[in-house]
Amino acid sequence: MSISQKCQYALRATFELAKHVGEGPVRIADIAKTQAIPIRFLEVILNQLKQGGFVESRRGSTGGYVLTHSPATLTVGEIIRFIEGPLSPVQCIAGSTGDQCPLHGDCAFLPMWEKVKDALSDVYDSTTFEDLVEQERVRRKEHVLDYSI
Amino acid sequence: MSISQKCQYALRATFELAKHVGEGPVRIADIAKTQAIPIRFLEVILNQLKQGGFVESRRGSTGGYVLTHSPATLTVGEIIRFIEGPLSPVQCIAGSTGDQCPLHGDCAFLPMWEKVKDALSDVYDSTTFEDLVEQERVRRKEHVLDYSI
DNA sequence: CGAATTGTTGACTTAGTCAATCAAGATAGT
DNA sequence: ACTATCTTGATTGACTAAGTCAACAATTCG
Repeated sequence: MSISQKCQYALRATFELAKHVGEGPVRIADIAKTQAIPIRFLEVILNQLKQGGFVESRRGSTGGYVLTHSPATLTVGEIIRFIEGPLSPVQCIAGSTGDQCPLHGDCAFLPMWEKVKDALSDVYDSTTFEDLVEQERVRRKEHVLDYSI
Repeated sequence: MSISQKCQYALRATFELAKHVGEGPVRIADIAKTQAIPIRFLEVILNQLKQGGFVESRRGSTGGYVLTHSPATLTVGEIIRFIEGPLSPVQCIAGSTGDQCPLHGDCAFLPMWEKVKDALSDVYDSTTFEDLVEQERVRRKEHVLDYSI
């Protein structure tokens, strides 16, 4: 039901990189500050994202992190699945792990869990980081207008 | 994202009571056996469900637990919310807890979390225990047919 | 009544995960 | 060479979930 803090950090970090796509590497410290993420923890997370091929790093004084995918095709679902595993609300559905469930697939709730999983996929896999960046841009614009009135 | 083991037990226990509605109290031991729930833990859970007014208990040699609501109106969502709290995927949305989020509501992901929450509600609040009992009945019938062929 | 059966209660234990931190090292730019 | 940056693995502390236990109270039925 809930997304771990780590995963939320990973999403926010990816989002921050998406915002600066095409502008060269973004420093860990900058991401940490803008997105309010503990810097040490962010190091761990970015490293994990690198293992997964979502980001690349450049060392040295002009170093930092860069998104490897286009924000237009990268979805929230991909990041969540990478950090958290399958989107299933319960273990039984997660993988074909041979049902360690003592009810042997004779569980009345299975169809419902499937429906939930599909509903989650619908939302997460249809949200790209480009969408998010665009949405924020619109919101900021409205904000400015609010102040100027 | 995931439903706790405890909550799954609570759902299965409620489901078991729904199956035997109108037949008098069901013993803890029977629920535990049929639904493969550790009996000591089930005691804790049933007690909690009783505090919430979902079940009633009767002591003595013919004692056991009875559902207080009609399975036709009792939804999975009610049980989940009672055991787990709000259906939000993240804390920020859970309650109006004054946003301890350091981004002060300026988070690009908020609309998505809302969508997820709504999607979850859609599924969980539209599934009644009568539905589940009925579905199982249908499935068992098919099973019998399978064997007789 | 009284013995057996059942639920009641709250404290307790255990195990595992999450979040975060630290420090020493490697690399690239200037 | 120097400095800013990323790299890596080990480690910690806190917290929560899951499960357990034992003494107790109420009810039923012979």
